[in-house]
Amino acid sequence: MKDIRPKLITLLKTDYATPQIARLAKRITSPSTTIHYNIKRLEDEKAILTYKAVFDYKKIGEGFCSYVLVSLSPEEYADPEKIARDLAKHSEIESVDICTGDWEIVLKVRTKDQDAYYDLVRRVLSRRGISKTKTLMSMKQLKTEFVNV
Amino acid sequence: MKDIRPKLITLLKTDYATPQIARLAKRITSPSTTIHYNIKRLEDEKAILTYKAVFDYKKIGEGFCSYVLVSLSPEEYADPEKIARDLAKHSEIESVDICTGDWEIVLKVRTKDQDAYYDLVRRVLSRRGISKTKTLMSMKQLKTEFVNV
DNA sequence: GTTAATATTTGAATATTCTCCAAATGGATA
DNA sequence: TATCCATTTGGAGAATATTCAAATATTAAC
Repeated sequence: MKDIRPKLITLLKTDYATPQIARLAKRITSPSTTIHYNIKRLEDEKAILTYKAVFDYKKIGEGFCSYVLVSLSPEEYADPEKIARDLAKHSEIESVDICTGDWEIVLKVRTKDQDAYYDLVRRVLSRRGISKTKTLMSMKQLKTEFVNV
Repeated sequence: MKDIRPKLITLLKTDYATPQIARLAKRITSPSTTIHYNIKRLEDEKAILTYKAVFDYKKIGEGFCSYVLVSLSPEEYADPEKIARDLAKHSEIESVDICTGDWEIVLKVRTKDQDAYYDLVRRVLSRRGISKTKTLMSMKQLKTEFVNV
């Protein structure tokens, strides 16, 4: 008997959920077909990208969260997107933004613990093109993905 | 006829979605009752907090995204959580973390445009207890909430 | 303003999916 | 091996999503 929950968590992190049309219909007091029509519209015009679960990350072994400010070396200024796309591939990285100011890229990262974070920094963030990083370690999370926790 | 889509967006931002058990069952090739049992377990132990939609925020009038590093005045160091909880109440604020280092609180904020952001800073971030803020404006978002965009 | 074209709302019927239950299986312990 | 508890599974019923066609509302054209 093998535990399928890690697999479920992986899938639900970005997908495999769907809107509750009947519940929305009750909440807004419109016929569910109207809700259905309007949601399909949002999906068709790609205003809604996906439906997913939000986790208590401590309980799924991703309790260590930090923001990483990344500074690029001058030769990368022209195309920060290349490095940013590379970073976005990693499942531990929740968000990737290309920003203005002293730091060209801002990451939000979730790992099991500080060791796993250190490992990620070595594997992923110590590379040509990245000249400097600054880590802001989250000690307590009050809200994430618009959800109060 | 009044547009219900803003209301749908608000509700789907934090809730009103549900897992697709049948689709997960196909993907993992287990009976859907097994999937159901395991997901209920994750929900019961509150590893899963909610199911929600992820949006193309530009398309729902929240195209301006920035990270705000907040520095507290010394008298607030003892209890940053009070201010943080206050900040978390605002619907424009996607995440709130209490962090180590030079900046005690890190926010991720989404507004319609720079004007709306400026307005939020004035209304919410110009207050006793907050001594300084630094804004990192996102020019391009590559990944958010684990979803590549 | 009136008409025509298009978009949205809605109810009814069907298709699909979820959920409950009870039985079977698996794993752990003594 | 026997016992206990957790997990898996199939079947049945309940709930929900989806399709379709008709009605209504909105917009555009004249």
